Amino acid sequence: MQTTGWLFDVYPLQDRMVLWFITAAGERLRVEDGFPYRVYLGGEPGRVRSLAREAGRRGWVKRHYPHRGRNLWSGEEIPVVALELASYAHLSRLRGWFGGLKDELAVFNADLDISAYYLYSRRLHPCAWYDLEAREGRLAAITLLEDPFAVEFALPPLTVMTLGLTRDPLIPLGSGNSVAVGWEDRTLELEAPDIPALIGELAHWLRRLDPDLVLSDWGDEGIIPPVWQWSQQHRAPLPLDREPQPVPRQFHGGRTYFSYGRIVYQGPAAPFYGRWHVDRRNSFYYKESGLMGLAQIARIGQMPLQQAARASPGTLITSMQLARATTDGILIPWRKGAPERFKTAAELLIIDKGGLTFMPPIGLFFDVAELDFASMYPTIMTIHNISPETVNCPCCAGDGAGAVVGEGAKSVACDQWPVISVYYQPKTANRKPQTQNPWPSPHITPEANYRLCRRREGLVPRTLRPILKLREDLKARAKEVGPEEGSEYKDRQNALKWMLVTCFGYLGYKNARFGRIEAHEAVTAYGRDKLLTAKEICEDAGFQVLHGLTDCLWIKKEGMTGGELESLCREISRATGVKLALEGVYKWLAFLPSRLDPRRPVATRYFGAFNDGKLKVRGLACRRRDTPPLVRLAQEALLEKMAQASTAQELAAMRPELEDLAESFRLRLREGQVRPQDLLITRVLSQPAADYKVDTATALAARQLERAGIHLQPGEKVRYVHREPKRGPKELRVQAAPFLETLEDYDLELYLELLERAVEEVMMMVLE
DNA sequence: TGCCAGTAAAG
DNA sequence: CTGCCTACTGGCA
Repeated sequence: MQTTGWLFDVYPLQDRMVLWFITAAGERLRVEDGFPYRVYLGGEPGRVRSLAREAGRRGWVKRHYPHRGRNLWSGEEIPVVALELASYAHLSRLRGWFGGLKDELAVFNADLDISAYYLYSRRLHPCAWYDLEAREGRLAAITLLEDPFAVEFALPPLTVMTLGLTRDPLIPLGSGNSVAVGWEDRTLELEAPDIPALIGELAHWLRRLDPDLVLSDWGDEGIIPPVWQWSQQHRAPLPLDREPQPVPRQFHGGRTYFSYGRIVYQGPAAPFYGRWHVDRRNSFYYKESGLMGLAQIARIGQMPLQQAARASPGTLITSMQLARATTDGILIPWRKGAPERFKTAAELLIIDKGGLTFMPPIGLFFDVAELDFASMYPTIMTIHNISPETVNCPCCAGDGAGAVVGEGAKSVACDQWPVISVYYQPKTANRKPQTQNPWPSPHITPEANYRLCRRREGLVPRTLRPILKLREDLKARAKEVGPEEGSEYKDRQNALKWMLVTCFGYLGYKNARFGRIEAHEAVTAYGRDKLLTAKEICEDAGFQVLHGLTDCLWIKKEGMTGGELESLCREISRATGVKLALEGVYKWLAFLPSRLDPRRPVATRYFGAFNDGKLKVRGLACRRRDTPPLVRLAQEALLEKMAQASTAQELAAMRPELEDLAESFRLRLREGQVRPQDLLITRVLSQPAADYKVDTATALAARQLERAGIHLQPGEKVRYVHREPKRGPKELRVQAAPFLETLEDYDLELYLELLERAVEEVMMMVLE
């Protein structure tokens, strides 16, 4: 049978892959494809062959044969033996066996996700159209019909069913919570106490609607696990999957991990087989960029959509690097064992120089332009060829570039590095001459003088290049079609942004598959260099540089014009190789002082209004998730009002009105005209409730929940209201959500204080 | 009052 | 897919 189909779902089953397509005619088509998982083994040839034979005798390996693959680090082709697994279940046994051997074995491609490995090997992309031929349910031929990096693509029509809880997700299903099922514009509440009836109803609607997509709130943790467990207990069939064969379904518990310096909790996953289950409360990418964003990253990340929905940006970018490597014939080293040791203080010093900061002057400024480098770090990696294997590569070692490289350079540099935060005094006279040659040679990195490969383009640049291109195209397209139709393109480019940001972060992680500290260091060094170059060009053009932060500059000049700014951007883009764009011109912009030392500015707290009336607010109370909604609303209301003013006079004239606004919020608090939800403070639990040494409100709230039988993992959120403080024991100082029905009072003083700080934060910039 | 545990932001 | 730095608050000795 020949047909055109859109690749919808992919998953492994015993020794083969199952693929679901939505055909052009709207049919849901299931086909199987035999795919042997291949592990590659390198080392002493005789020993490798005998190990392969032994694995065959044990029944784990179906066949083995000599093969050649490329070593990531040297770029050279090396002989290996390919082992084809008899069943996917043998993969962990094989790994366990290899792990126990004492040999100097090089094991490759042993820890890849099976679906992703299949997609890489077959060069298939989910959510794309194919010409395919199937015989007796087996895939016979398949041809990709579109460019996975295309700006335009669409989803076929999907049948959608929604699932949700009727009450707070912390209340378990069956202990006061119920399920809400929705389709088209209808919703139905299914009462939980009568369990067989609930399962029956749910099964009925799944069968009747046969949804392609089940879009849930809290489905992964709150709905599917108990519902599935009940269906097993009561032997009541529940067709979560389209897959006719029995599938393994276990709800492995959630994970807590660190990412970008903060603790994150990822709940357990409950994927379906042959249809999509996306829990929008358990999906970073859905929250960030919706279903089109998910489809976008599944396509280019070559990862089944349900996996992509639950993946972090790091997983996605790693998947793209693995896909690139597989396609290029690069062998992927097996990362066995536990994470490595923590970084030493010296290593931290090396990595964490980070972005350059020019400190802003405190106060209110008018007619300020903001210039931002677009995707600065990923662009640097791409144009300078920075990748783990290109830094001080062996292949260019003899080229006599004349630079100090490698181990030596690292130890020299430490004390010589400049202070990263420069207390910058804006100046218009006595400018330094422009840097002539910002780096000694295009192949030698600034500061540390590492040598970059000039023979091979690195894996990271090869991976990033098409993503950067697509993101630029999507941005341009969004601008072209306007805000209405542009939102879909914006969502998609936003999804890509997170992959790009994380790619840089991953270079600095020892434990990342493609990380290397020197590469990370090289990127930030180029970044500092480029920001400095930009500053100097601005000053040469007569601009005053007020503030700079990693990849942004805030500048001003009397009587500056749009054209002048555009040509300034062009010049800097040309000089640095990274596109610098005008973010906008502010009518007014405020840089805030430190709260601890009011004479000192802080780099990351500022707010202002652009010429078009749009606000940009960073670091203020309303941007923090631990600010109660009432306080956030108050600050936002003040800012919205202020955004209407253009001049110092207009702003000053607004003062009485702003005072009234603030007073109205104070009054609401004093008179108790607030809903408990508006007083909720949300915080992330950094450790198990019992481990807290200090009785912070967070710890008290978490313990209160524990007593009610609700156990939160580190990385999960706690929400609570501060109660009247003088009412006896500590346990009563806060009241945790969801138990707010019984809330009798709140700590008026504390909330007034929080409100006052938020008001003061913005009002201090409005002159009397 | 000072120290330090705990938490969050912008890039 | 696994420990940025800096600013700030508040409990506790």
